[in-house]
Amino acid sequence: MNMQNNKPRILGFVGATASGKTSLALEVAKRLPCEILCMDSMQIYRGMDIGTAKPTAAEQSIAPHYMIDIVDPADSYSVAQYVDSAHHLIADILSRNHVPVLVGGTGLYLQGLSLPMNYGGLPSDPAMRQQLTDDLAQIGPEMLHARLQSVDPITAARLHPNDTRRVIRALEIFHLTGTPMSQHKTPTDADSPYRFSLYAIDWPRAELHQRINLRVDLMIQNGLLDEVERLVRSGVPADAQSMQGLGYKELLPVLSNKAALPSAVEQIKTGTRNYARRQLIWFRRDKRIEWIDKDHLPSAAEHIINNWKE
RNA sequence: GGGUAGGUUCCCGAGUGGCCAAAGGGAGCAGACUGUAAAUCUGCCGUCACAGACUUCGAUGGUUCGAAUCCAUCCCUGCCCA
Repeated sequence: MNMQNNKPRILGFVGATASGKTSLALEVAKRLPCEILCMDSMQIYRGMDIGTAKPTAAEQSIAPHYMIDIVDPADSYSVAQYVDSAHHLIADILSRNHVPVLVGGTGLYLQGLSLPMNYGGLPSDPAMRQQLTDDLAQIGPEMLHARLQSVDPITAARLHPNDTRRVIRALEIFHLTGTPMSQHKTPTDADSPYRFSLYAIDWPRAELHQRINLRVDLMIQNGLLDEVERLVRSGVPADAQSMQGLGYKELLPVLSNKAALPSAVEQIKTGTRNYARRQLIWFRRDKRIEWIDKDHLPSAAEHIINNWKE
C-alpha cells in the first residue's frame, strides 16, 4: 500500500466512443499542466483523422499530444509496441513535472500500461502463426483446441474452441517458451508501475447511441469517404490492420462499387454501437474507474482536479 | 375495376397439416479478452408462477384428432393491365 503511494500518478479518461472523453480531458488540461497520451488503436495511424475522431489541431494546441500519427496506415501495430512507447513518454512527462493524461477507449492498451504483459514478453512468431493457422484449416477448431487441452488444460478450459485467435496464441506461447500459458506468472495490481486516477462518462444507452449516430453522420459530411479513398490511393491494402477500423472497413466496398453509401453508413453506426458496448463491458469491469454521470459533466473537470490535488 | 405476387415473432427472411415459439441473418442485451483489440470469441433473445403452462405467424369464420401451413370471406402491400 505504501509502495502504491510512491508510484507515479497518471490521470486517465476512458470509456465508450462518443462519450466525451476528449473534451473533458481538455477541460482539465486547461487548468492542470497536462500532456496527453492518446490511447487509441486507430488514432495512431497517419492520415486517419476523420474516421478516428482524432483531436483537431485546435484541440491539440491546448496541450501536447502524443501517440497519434505515429504509424503508417499500411503497417501493423500491436499493444506491446504501444505500451513500450507510452512508458517512455510517461517517464519524459513526469520528468517535466507534468501530469500524464491518458485519453482513449482501447481497453487493452490501458491494461498493458497497468500490468506488465508477461509470457516472456513474447512477440508473435510469424512462422509459428502461419503453421498454426494452416493446422487450424486442416484439422478444424475442435481439434486445435484439443491440442491445447493436452499441453495446457487450464488455458484450454477457459477458451472456447471457436476462439481460435486465442487458442493459437496459447499454443504459440507454449511452443515458444516450453511453458504453458497458464504457468506464466499472472501480474496483479501490485505490479502496476503507476497509480491511476481513471474517469469515464456514464450515458444512458439510448443517448449514447444517438450521439454515435450523429457523430457518424458528421464524419460522412466531413469527408470520411474521401479520406478512405485517399488512403486506398496511397497504397494502403484493404487487408491492412488500419482498414479494420470502423468507418474504414465499411467504406472500402463503397469505393469499389460493391456497396451503397447509405447502407455502409448504417453499418458504421451499428458497428460503432456494438463497439461502444464492448468498451463499456470492458471498462465496467475495471473497478479503478470512477463513472461520471453525464448530468454532472458541467462540474466534472473541477471535481477531477480537486481529486487530483488531494 | 381486372390480373398477379404477397402479408411470419423489433427488422430482413425460411417454413406448406403434427418433429414449430417457429431455420438463418440483423438489431438489442449480457459476457469473455495479456503482442491483430475500432479486432476476435461466447451466451440470451414471445410471456410467465419457466424440466411446465400460456399467447403468437394480417382479420374473422371453417375443415381437421391436430393448422403459420388447407378452405371461405374480408383488410392491407408490391407489380402488371385498365
